[in-house]
Amino acid sequence: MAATENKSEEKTKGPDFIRQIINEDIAAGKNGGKVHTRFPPEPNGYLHIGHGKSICLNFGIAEDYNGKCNLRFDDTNPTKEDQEYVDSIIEDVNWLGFNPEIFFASDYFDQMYAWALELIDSGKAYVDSQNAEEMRENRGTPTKPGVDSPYRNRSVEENRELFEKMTKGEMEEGTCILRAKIDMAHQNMNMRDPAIYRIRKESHHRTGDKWCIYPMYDFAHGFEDSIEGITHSICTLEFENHRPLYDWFLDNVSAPCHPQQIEFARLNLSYTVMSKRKLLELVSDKLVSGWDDPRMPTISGFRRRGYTPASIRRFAKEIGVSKVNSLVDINFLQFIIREELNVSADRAMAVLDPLKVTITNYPEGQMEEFEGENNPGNPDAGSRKLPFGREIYIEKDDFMEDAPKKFFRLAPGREVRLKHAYFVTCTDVVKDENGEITELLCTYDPETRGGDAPDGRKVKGTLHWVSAEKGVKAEVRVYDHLFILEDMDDMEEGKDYRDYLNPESLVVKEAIVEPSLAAAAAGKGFQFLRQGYFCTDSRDHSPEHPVFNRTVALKDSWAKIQKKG
RNA sequence: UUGGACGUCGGCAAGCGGUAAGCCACCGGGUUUUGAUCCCGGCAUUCGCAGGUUCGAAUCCUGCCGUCCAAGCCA
Repeated sequence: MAATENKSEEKTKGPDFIRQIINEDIAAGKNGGKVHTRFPPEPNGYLHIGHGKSICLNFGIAEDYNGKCNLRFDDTNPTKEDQEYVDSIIEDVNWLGFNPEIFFASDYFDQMYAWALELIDSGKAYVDSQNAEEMRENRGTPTKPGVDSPYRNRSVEENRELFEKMTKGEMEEGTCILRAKIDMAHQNMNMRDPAIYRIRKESHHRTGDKWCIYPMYDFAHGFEDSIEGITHSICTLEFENHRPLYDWFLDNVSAPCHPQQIEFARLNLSYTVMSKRKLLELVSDKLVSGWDDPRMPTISGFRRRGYTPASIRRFAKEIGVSKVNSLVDINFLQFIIREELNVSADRAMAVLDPLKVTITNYPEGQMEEFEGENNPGNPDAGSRKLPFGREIYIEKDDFMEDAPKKFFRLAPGREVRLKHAYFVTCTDVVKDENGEITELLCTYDPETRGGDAPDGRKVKGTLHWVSAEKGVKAEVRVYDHLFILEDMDDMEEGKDYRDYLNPESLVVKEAIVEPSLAAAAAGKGFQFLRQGYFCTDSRDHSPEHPVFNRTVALKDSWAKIQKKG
């Protein structure tokens, strides 16, 4: 369960407000000093990075306090849930580095049913025969009190009889519902006789057709926590208004214990959406390739994008926990993975937009090999062979015909270094009939073999390159943000979030990569980290499909430099 | 004329009555066979606003202002 292999996960902050509450509880001797949390997703979608935050929080607390954290599926609504989702959730939680004991709310249906009966018997629950519209009308509004249902004062006997009929499937969906009898005029709308059990004649992914009534979240959740002996039930801010209800149910039934609900702000990330509804739409409308599309903010999407479990964990830790609604810059997440990959990823060269270069004074037919270190910061990473010949490819953006002084790369008459190889000077530019540059002619200096000039002369730029003869063609996918809008709350009136999809979120390129990448290019894919964003996706993170760090900055950097002046 | 929660740098976020941590971003300078990395330096006289209490307030009090949540038989 430990998730501490990343050295950068050291503590930099004091205890967050949740840990402060827990510290006080422990000091006060609450729960016998025990700490027990839980992560309770509904299996109606894949986990996203927001869940990741919650997972790291809950499991992190359990670790810190030598307690436990359960993974519990809150499967109380069969209409939206599916086994595929429970499988993916377990996979993602495990991938993040946690191997918890697994529980299902549906395993508690018998107990919850018994508690519902308890409420009926004590006159605190009744079967309402109003339909949904009537209930809504009679609930009132935040500023107007509700009106008691005409069925509110049915006898215990009648309620038991009706509830039994509901249970046996003798009532139709929507015709009646079990409600808690609290206060229809309560300022908190959640306390206006909330629904407890509704009829759903649908097969449940785990209990099958055993039940045709299912408990509502507010009724079920505290009981699930109580049954598992949870001490601190951590959830998101939108449940704040539900806490009185959470407490009410536990107080009015013979529950084993009364956990404390604590709310924190959910995660919002710039340039993406986090709602399960929208993510599901993107998937079912085929706007992305699936829940694990590398552009998705899902755990599985980030996995394919090349993020590591440690990077997600560190991100969760760095952003902290508070009750402030916030929007975290996705750049922050990218910074974290860049920092990690910078030390761990092997370097490689690839040309995404090739421009042919012929070295005119290099003997035709001759090939030689250079040794390229895999990671400049880590000698143990070893090296690989780089074939070099008369014809090579460089990046189109690494050449400029009318280059300003500040442009340090190749231009007519200018000399640059080919990384690990030689100094070359551009002598001619070959163009086609449309004036498009098709090829560069250069000369090389044999004295600079390996990349250093014996006479001590310096060059401003170092270019990456790939041998034209030995280079390997590879399809490279360049990913960018899914949406062009930084903050989805800034959507214009009348627009849909889909109107802001980024048409360039995926660009496929026919690239040329160095031979050492041949296996990866021919196989399931490989990956580049290019100054902050990623190219290509890897289906998995096995050694056969390593993550590579791109060798040099491309046009973004130049554009950036220009912008700065 | 509802109830609840929240407002500290461009973005996260410490701080809990003793005189504004840290990280990202950004801006300078140095090193560099990735314009990357790395290294040095800068970056809130001020904590939504206005009063009050106090020797002393981001921290306590009062009043405003702003944002979010709440009218599912979703979670």
